[in-house]
Amino acid sequence: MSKGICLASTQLKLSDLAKLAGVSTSTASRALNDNPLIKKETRERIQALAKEHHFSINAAASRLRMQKTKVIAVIINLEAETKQSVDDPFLLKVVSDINRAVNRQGYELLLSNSHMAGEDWHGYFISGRRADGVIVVGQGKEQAKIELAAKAGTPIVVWGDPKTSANYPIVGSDNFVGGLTATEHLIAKGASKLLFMGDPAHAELGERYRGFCHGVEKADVTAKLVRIDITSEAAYASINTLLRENGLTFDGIFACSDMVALGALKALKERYVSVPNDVKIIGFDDIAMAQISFPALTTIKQDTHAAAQLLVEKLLIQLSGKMCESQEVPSSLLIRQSS
Amino acid sequence: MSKGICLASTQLKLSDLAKLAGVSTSTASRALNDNPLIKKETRERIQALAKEHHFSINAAASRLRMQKTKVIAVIINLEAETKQSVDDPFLLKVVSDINRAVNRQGYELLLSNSHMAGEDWHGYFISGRRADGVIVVGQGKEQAKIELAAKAGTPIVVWGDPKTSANYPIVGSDNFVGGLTATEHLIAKGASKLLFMGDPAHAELGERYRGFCHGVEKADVTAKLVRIDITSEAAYASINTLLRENGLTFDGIFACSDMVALGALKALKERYVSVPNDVKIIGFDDIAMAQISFPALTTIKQDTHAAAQLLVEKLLIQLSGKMCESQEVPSSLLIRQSS
DNA sequence: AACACCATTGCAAACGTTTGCATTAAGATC
DNA sequence: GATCTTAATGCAAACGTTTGCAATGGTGTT
Repeated sequence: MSKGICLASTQLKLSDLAKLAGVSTSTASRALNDNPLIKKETRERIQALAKEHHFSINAAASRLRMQKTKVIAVIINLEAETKQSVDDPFLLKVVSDINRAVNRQGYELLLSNSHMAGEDWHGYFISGRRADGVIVVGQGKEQAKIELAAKAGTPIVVWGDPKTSANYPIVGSDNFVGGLTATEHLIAKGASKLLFMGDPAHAELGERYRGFCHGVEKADVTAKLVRIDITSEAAYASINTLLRENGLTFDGIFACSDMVALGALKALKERYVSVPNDVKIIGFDDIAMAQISFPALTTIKQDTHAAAQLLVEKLLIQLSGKMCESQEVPSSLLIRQSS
Repeated sequence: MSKGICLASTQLKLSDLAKLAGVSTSTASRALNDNPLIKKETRERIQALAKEHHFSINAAASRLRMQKTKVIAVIINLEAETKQSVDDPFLLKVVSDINRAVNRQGYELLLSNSHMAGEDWHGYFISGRRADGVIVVGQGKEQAKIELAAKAGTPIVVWGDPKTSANYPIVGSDNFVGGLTATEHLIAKGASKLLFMGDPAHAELGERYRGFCHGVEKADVTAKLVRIDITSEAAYASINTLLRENGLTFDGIFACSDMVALGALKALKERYVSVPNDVKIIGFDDIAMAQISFPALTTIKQDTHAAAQLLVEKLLIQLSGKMCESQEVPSSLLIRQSS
């Protein structure tokens, strides 16, 4: 037999690298971590050697020793009752922004969902040393699980309605103000028979509805709540029914999300109701589609970028042992053609 | 000072649990892993005890010992040149489907992007024991990095164009067939002056364009390539320019993605070009928005669900040491109102 | 009664880091 | 020249699992 060529040579470990450099393992370790205890030139020599040999530290071993993972878990928390899915463009945008913010802080992102993580989030993620902290996207109805995790000492932050009182910090838009602004805008544009489409039982939407009601009260307009699941399909179906059964009894729609708005918009256009002439419509979120729809959708933009940054910062604060509080991030009115 | 109450008692470890159960650590370990070496009733007793005390195994230690992580890394591979962002609804849908498929196999999902992972994917993920394998979403132009990782022995699978020959398996839609089908559909509907919107330099889109050309050749129609970045903004701008400068010189558009199609659609509607009467338009992907647009967008649906399943399966095959090959997943024509 | 066998459990090593402490060498101070 | 200080490095323990092997006790066979 000829001598086999060792293609994928056995994994280099720190002690091997140290041997190569002619130093002890501890020196190598410190050198790679840029510990000033080690002479600068030694450090650089070892770092160069590591690059050359494509060495990388074994994260499992490091985590075991350090008792921390440098990982943040993100849980997409969907409620079982709603048809809102993980595919919801807005949720995914939030996740994507969180991903960036997490990386910027030198952490990695473990993507999870309420199904995979099971009941005991603290046990699974924290005790299980899979992550140092948890970000929950979507307050949902599962607040019991969140509360439990927080009580068990999980560093945790939630995207949701900041007004909700809880034993964990919540970051989210100023939904009340957003709802009010949207309503005032519709009214300013001349709408006087308003519809709110969405489900106020959901915390964030409840606040938007409160803002809506407040705006309605201040003006001389009528208002109606169309309680639907927050999907475009539900909105489409519901507007269709409304038009078929009652005719056009409204001239302004505040949709609780852009997806809902777009579903409604489609139904209106199919029935030749002119937007914005006959009906003005405003959404919430500012997803990518909002500006591509025709007419382009007026909406309340949620600043997910800033929010993601905030979520991560607050989590890091907790990781350093300190407490922190819920916080609202300002939303803004984006006027386009639909109003 | 009163005696403080120990709220979060120090982390329970396996040996503690074993002591509680009156067995050795090894027995406890085997019991939790349902090892039949251990008597059934002992196993159940220990498992119950673990539940009761909210015990969970330390993943870091386990990974160190086992030399495997039960984690799959997903890299969103965006090209620097394009403005296509991580927010692209289609990419996110793919990730979301992969997430589900990964979980179904009992793995966790580490979300990453080409920036965070750096140059040396093998070093970072595999040698670094952060993941057992890698799924790359988006073939991109960064094929060098992928190839390098594969060569280094990284278990890896790529979402992209399966026709590309590579040293790693690629899963993706039958883009040629999809492109051909789309084109034939446009022609069947009476279009005879066709536009292809997209950038054929991108592997997947190149195949779609080849399908397009093939369809065009077989029929008596004219065709033009509109080479644009694959964003709705670019499509919108490009159709606007086209109409302004040349007038309506086409009656059928094959957009390389739904986002592109929707951008084009908006420009057409703004200039009162009737869809589908004056211009028929078909997209690719079938993102959520396709059915909500007005008119609803005819498109080639990519079966991301099946593809995700396949990606994960192929990765697991590699993890078990076997080789596997690229594979196409069938796409399907979804006829809606835009054609 | 001696032996082999099986079912069940325990012992101890190993996985690859990081870090408190000890050690060394060299220069500074008296 | 003896002692102290400082800079640089090495030793060895610990992090919490998993698993090959040894050990135990009981049952069945000859």
